[in-house]
Amino acid sequence: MVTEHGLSDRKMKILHAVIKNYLETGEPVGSRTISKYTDLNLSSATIRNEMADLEELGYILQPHTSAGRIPSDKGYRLYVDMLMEEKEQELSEMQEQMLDKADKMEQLLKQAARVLASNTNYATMVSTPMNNSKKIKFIQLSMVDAEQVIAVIVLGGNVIKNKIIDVEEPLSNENLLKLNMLLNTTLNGMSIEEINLGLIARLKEQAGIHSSVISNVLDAVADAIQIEEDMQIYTSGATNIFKYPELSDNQSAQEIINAFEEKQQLTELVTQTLAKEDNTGIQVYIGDETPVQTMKDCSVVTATYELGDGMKGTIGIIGPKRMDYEHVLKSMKRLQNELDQMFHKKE
Amino acid sequence: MVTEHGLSDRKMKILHAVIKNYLETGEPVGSRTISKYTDLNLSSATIRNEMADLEELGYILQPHTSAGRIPSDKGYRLYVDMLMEEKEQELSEMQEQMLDKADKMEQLLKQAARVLASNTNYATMVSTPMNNSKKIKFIQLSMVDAEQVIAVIVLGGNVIKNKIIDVEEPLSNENLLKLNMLLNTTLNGMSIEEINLGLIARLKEQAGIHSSVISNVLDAVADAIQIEEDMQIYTSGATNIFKYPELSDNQSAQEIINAFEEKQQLTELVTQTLAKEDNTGIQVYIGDETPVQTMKDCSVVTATYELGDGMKGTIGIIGPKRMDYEHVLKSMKRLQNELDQMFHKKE
DNA sequence: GTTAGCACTCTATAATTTTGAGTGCTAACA
DNA sequence: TGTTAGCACTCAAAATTATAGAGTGCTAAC
Repeated sequence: MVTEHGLSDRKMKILHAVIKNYLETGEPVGSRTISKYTDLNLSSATIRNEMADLEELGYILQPHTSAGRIPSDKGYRLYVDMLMEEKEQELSEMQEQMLDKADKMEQLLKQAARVLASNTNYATMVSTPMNNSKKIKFIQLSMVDAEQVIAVIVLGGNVIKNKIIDVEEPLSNENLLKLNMLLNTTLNGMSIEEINLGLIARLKEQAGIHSSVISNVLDAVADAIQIEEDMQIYTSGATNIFKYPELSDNQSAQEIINAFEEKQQLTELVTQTLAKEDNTGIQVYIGDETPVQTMKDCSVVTATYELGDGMKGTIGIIGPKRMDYEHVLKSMKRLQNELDQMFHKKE
Repeated sequence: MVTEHGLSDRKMKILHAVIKNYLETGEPVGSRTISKYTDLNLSSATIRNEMADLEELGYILQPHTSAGRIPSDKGYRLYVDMLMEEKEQELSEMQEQMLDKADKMEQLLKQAARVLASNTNYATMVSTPMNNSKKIKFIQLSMVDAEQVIAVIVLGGNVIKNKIIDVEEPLSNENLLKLNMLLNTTLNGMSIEEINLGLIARLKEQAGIHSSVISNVLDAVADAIQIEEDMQIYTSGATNIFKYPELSDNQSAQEIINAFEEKQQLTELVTQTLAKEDNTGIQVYIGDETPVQTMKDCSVVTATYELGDGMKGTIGIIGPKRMDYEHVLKSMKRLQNELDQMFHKKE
């Protein structure tokens, strides 16, 4: 009996046994262990033969002669693919604990990262939702005092941007009104890409008389809109890394923790993840497959969640390659679902 | 010759030598080293006698018999007090590098933390400025669309808060105008403490007719003002902790890193620091003196910087007890100065 | 008061041995 | 032909022992 992977049923079972056992213990697993652990009723000698084959095929490997076997990246990949294929789990309700203090999205996402971390014992990250094609919903300028104007810009998904603008001379109420009209009629419903320099120039022109002040204001508005680097990333449980000796030994642990602190690389991870679209929105990167080289000794599991308006955010779990994939994937799906629902409810 | 500390001049010099040497090497320092290192021209035997005295007085201690001496917390304290007394250094200009991308305060503070970390090789944190007595400068409600109102509240120091409020029925322009008038005339110039439930009740009363909608709005406004937990803390270089074996050995390193990630404890640190007012605004906590127990094996140096309006923020450096205090204090003073100036310029 | 000299202590490092899990191979067996 | 018991061999990790050396405290002499 041979599966689509070209592995006999028995080899498959043995591979599974090796992986499962290694996930639990983190130690290389030997033939005798398998012989007892499984219900195959095979002697250790037979297992040894099979394992030799599996090694030759590249699914497992020996850290050194006369040690047991550990799964290779290829072995993990086979295992994960298998898990992913399994029919959608029934999605139980996520811990209520998340809803406790979650009145603001920020709080909610922080909480999500924290819950996930304590739930899985791995390092986690959650990014705030982003959208390349945000639309402007509302713009308003108001005088705060004689020398300052505040610009309030509401984008689709109720993302709010503010900008304080210094002006030399106060704008009259009338001018302010005109300007607001102009901005709203021109820009409302536009996506950020659509607002180019040409359009801005035209706006300035139309703004007319006070264009010196006004162009200043417009620049500021354009500036406020442009600032697209406001994707926040919340992390939790980075120190969980230390729970896995194979990661905490060398200084790669430090690099990972550092990546979590500086967040630059996580941003990269999010971007890449959002780019690769697939049906479930869940992706597993094993070892070298990762988009972030710092994590080449880890496995990274990411999931995409959606708000309305095409806003998308990312959840990520970073852990050792011997991650409890089954549990992680289940948790991911749950959280993904929860977030989806929560945000859609709010729409 | 005896100083105010009750230590002979010679003992003082030896203590200094021990500390300096230990700061550099991190190894216990022996009598022979001191004998050569200093210009005292004393034999190691004499040094030994003096060191025995210093140990009895509690300024230095032996990790184990037949090891050299290391400074005790008390020893560090003496040393640091001495440094603090020194006349203000001439404050050279801080690296321009900080100003590069610093168009927003957030960016600037992040950058500050980063610069400080790379400059000192310790872990650093910078908190956004806070003020318990923020005053309301400007309030405005506007309709975003038929069902949503946005409240914009500008506080002293140009801190801006936004809140989106769902309403069942649109507010008429007239009502909106009335409401804005009411809010501004009543609340402008008030500090947050002054706005109590009584005042809010009175406001609602005055709001009159549409009080069902309006009270909803007012609640939201009150809510937005209340949210005072928006102090952000930016950290950098947490992994520098690993550079000091005495910290990275035990799991206390993990706790520290974790504190840096979760930030809860740092908030505590900031609060405590701001509470203790002193002339220079710089404080050094050695070992157990720290307000945050997690860092009891470290030294923590904090400085307060000021915006106008009584807004204050905190800079912190966390490192091993054998921190290069001289350099750190100098850097702190510089950065403190830079931030002070930068913000005051903006006022 | 200072110093040379010396015995003693104790850690850290290196060198060595022991242990045991695990393998590969061979020969026997069903 | 596939499975298994048996055995010699390997190698990392743990335990043990030996060695080196930095540093001290004390004493006696200067």
